Amino acid sequence: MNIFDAYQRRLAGAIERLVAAGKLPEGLDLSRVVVEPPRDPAHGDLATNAAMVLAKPAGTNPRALAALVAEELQREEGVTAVEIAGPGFINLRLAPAVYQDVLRAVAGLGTDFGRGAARTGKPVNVEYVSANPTGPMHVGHGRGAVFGDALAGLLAFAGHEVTREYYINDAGAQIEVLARSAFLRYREALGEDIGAIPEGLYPGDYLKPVGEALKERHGASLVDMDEAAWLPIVRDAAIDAMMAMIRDDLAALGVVHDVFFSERALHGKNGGAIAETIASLEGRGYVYRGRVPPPKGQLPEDWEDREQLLFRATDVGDDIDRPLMKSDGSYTYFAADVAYMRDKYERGFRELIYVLGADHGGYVKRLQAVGRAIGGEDLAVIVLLCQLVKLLRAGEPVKMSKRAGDFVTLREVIDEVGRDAVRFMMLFRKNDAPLDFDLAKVVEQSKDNPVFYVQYAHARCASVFRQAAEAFPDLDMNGVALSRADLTILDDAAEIDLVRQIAQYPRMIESAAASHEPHRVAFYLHDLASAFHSLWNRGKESPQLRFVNQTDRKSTLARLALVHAVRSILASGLAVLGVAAPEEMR
RNA sequence: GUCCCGGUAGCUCAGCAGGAUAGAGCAACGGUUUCCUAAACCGUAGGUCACAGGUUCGAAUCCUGUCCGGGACACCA
Repeated sequence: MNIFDAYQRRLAGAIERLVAAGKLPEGLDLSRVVVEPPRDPAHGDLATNAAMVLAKPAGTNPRALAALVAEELQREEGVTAVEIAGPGFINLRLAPAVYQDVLRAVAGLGTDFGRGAARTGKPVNVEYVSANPTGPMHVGHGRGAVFGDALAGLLAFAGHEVTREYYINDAGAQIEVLARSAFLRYREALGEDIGAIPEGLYPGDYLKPVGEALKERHGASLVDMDEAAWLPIVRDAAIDAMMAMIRDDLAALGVVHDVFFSERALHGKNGGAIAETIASLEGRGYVYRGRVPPPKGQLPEDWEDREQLLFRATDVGDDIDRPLMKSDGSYTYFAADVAYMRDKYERGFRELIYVLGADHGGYVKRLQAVGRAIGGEDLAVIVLLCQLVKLLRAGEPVKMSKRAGDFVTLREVIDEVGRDAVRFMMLFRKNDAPLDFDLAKVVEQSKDNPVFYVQYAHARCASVFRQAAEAFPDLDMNGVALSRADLTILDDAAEIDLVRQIAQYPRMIESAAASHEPHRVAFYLHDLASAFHSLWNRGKESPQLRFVNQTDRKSTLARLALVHAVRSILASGLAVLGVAAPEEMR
């Protein structure tokens, strides 16, 4: 139940009637007409720009058109007043019954209030995290993980069919480096003194258990083999161990994926899916042999100008054509990416969302170019970048030396402050703005800590219900009973304001999903919590506004309907973000 | 050199597909308060939305250019 949509439809109906009556021309484009909450509550409950947008095509002026439309809207159910204001806004005031209906709808639907109708036919693929399986994840990965996960949850709640996917970069040179690093740890496990880890290998301790496990399984038998023989064994063991660690960390964050897709699976025999994809693109003129211009700025020392296999990316919006094959004859990472995207397309996805770190900004154009080559206008490729996370403790930067694997891992942060704090704080900022994450602040039980503030509002709602149960042991407080309460009692300005915010939840969900911005959910919840806490505080000064009133069963039930609605929406929004909604916070 | 992201109150940030007088929290100032389990609360003040053009009924929002900060820029992943 979205009152903004409902009145938008009524508005469209009113305009149709005016067209039918010959007062407006046919064929008006209503796509820019919106019905929205006015910024200033003094302007009423709903505002529309219809008269200003349609005046020119209708061959009249905004105020005159507004008068026509206003006359029609006046007759609509639930409308108590229509005002024309400013340059031609039409402001509507709604009867209290409209908002009472909203509360009844929430009482009936609970946490399903605001859920979008299922959209069929355009499944969405959200790829996120995709951290290389060469070591533990850091806090930056965590941001992408939480953002992608919450975005997927938001899209699903808004009605989209969503698949959450992780691309495992288990091919290429870095994986061989991983294997050699693990092999060194294996020799170490066998008792050999390996000394310092050589430059270019992964030095972290996290590979020691892999070495131990290899010893357990293979004894000393790998030592005498050629590298060509041991490398696949060690590599597979190392990748499995790294992925197990990553999955474990993701689980600790509450991040889930439906599909883990292996890059190596794309290579296969005779080039596998990659070769097929290149052949397919070649057939359509997207592949040729040629040269790329040297990079601008600093020219790399080992730059070689050579003819190579290229994807004609410039035909589809990219700045330069992109190499598909390396000088050693193997495929580039980019070639695998192309094959992977084609795979997604063939699995039926028509919207592909990539959540990447800001350092991958250079990938946006080429991914979109690939999308056009593969799916044309039929395929939407949306790349969302997450900016850096700066880790602080009480305002001071946490020291992290880049070398020697001496950085704070994501897991350490989760273990210190908890999953909810990590998730909520990372969502309490636009994804494309840098984020300061303060380890001290996020565990504070204070108003300054949004995680606590919002969760506490939910716990406080639950507390009100416990109070009510104590005051009225025989009172039926389920959704049905609440929806039958006499809601006309809720006439205080603060109460009405709270209901107004509740009524905006479905609209907020829809626009947050459409713009791929889960942070809007977090900010909305913070605002709702603020309004609720504020009303709760009013009860101190004005006891008649308290939710639970020992001497007035009727008003208690009405207020419980309001509290129940706040609680449902907090629970719903927090669930979308993957943050717990605690019953109490002792 | 090219591209991407950012620039909004002293600080940290919102600003809802272009809407009416640009908001919140912190800090500052003034007042109130010891509580339906809790974070104290209310109010006041604070702005050339980096800058200059443009688009239109209307721009923080869209377009172009400039300045400042961050990032990316053959083959690597």
